[in-house]
Amino acid sequence: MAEPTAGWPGSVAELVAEQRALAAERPRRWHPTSDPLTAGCFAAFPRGHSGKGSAGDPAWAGAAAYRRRRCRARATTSGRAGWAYEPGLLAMRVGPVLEAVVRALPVRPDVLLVDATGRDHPRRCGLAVHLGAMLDIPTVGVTHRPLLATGAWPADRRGAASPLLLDGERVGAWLRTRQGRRPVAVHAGWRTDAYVAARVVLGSGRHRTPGPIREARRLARQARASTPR
DNA sequence: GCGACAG
DNA sequence: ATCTTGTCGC
Repeated sequence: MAEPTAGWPGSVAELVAEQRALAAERPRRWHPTSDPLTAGCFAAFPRGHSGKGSAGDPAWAGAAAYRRRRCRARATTSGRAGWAYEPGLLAMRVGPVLEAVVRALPVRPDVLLVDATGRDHPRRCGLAVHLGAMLDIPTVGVTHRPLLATGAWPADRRGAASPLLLDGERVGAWLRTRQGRRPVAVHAGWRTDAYVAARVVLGSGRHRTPGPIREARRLARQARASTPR
């Protein structure tokens, strides 16, 4: 029988309990240095898959660490999804494989960009928060849209931002990373707030999606493509 | 009760 | 997440 990945919950009930515990922690705040080593990570699933998937789905992960807009380190791993995708339970699906790929980097990033929400979550513990706690690395979430938080879009100018609120709490921001494109949702994560999230993302490239995440996604899909079947 | 809901 | 087709811009 397969053991749950060390440190990650083996059941939904355990995950929910862990999320509540992590949300109650108050880790020391992190602030970006002038030139942070910024990594991104990404999980890819088989082409042709749609919907929520299921436990045991093959998964590939990529991670890339950037400094001054340049990629300094890369890593790739593969594994299996721990669960189907369910809103609020993303950590069950990709937490272990993302932790593995970040640990496979030959460097320790100052901050990690995660393709998920952070404090914008039913228990204030989205995957960006959880993964940062597991790795002991400050994190920022970047998504196409919020999970529960709401807010109006900012002006159509790179750098413009507007708050994403959940029960009156500023859990993230809409951020315009490119003029003329839909804004991205950036999220307070582990040891970060909405303001730091926006600063880190704005410093991570001029494309709509931050460079480290783009490269991580490319690496994950490349690994998928080179898997024989 | 029903639908919506990060990836 | 993944798929699709066209469109716009450097």
